[in-house]
Amino acid sequence: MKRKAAAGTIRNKERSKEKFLDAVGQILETKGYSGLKVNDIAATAGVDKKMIYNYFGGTDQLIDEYISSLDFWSNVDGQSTPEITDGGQEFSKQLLTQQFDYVSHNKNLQKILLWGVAEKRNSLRTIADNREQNGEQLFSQVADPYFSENAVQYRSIMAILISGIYYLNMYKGVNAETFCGIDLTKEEGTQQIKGALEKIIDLVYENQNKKQ
Amino acid sequence: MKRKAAAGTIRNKERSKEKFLDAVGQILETKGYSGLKVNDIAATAGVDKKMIYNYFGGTDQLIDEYISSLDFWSNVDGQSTPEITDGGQEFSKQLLTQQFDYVSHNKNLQKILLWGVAEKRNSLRTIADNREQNGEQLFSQVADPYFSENAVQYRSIMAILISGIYYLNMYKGVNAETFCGIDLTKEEGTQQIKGALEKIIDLVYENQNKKQ
DNA sequence: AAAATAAAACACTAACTAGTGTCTAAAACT
DNA sequence: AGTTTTAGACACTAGTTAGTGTTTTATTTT
Repeated sequence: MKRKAAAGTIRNKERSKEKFLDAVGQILETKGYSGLKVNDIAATAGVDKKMIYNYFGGTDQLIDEYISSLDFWSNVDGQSTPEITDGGQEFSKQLLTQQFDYVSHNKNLQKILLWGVAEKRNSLRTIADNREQNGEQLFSQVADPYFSENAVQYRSIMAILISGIYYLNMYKGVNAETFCGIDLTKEEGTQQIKGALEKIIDLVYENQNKKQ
Repeated sequence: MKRKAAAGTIRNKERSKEKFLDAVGQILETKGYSGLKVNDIAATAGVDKKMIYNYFGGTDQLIDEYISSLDFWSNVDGQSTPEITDGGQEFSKQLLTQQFDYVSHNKNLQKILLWGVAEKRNSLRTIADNREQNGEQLFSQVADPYFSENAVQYRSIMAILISGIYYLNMYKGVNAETFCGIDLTKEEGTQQIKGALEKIIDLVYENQNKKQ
């Protein structure tokens, strides 16, 4: 006979699992991925570490479950695209500036991005794959048709710009504040970066328009 | 009475110090900064770890001395700039593509760049400061005068492009091969990225030329 | 050649790490 | 109400880590 899981006010499996997942997020945000030790996670959650092994099988599985629960790229989907008549020019600019703000304000995402270039891990690969899949929608549906034989060039340019957004946000405030003389910790600096992103897109589309 | 340091074929302080510094570089390249443990460094060097404390004062000082010994940015100086008549257009393109190749082939630099966004450390800050100083020469001497009121925009664009170069090279081969559909592990992909960098510079200069 | 000095080997401690076995008591079932 | 099950507390082991004290011995000095 199957038995319900304990859900009392003192002993509650689901609540404890949540506590562990929350603890992972909290430690990740404050100490980064290298701070994710079993003992610390258990202490932060306020639940015995034994439960990590019982519920998840181990620290790695807990961490993977945490990572899988994140959904960073769903906000960047090609479906929420209204009428596009400019080949995606405005959409591209919005995507980049929104990505900048999003990464800039999401410390957790910054840590995950860092983790993603620091360590091999299946769940991190999945995150990268999801980003690629979401992006592919945008490229194949909007940009590729417009840029036709220059489609790969547009993709390359977007790769550089998005990578730049990632790096600049990981970079700021760790061992420096400025990059190429731009103070990334100041509102003025971030505005200039966002302006530059938009400028590059404008130039790229202008250049493409001329050819048509 | 002062005494010469031991310089025999078996006991040799300077040679051992070199061995330690070499070991740090070797471990950094293969395992990254998180692999820099005293015991491993000593084992790799083939010298007792006690000597790390005797010679350098500790692991941190050894690592700092290693980092300080690096000179990544000397290859990018504004002095080696010949006659510039195009406002630095060709120079900018060369700088970016050369930086791409340099970072791409220098695994050690990639690890240092990663380290620089992962941990606060004085010697890493010095590296960042040096890069900023070297870049400042280029900007103030070549680009700022040419771009005049758009000087900050040029700097912002360069910040994004260089950051993009850094990130893409840290990114490739860890948890993914492609970014925006560009395969960064293939020669074709890197050529496309370099081409895109040059294209952006061309567009930026073209745009500036029109205004003058 | 003998004495002095410093390079380096070896052994040890203490702190922290991941993971597990045992026991208790709260919650669910009969 | 009594029994069963399992959430959770506690204690323990084993491995890894940084750092140090002691001893040996190669090299330099006298």
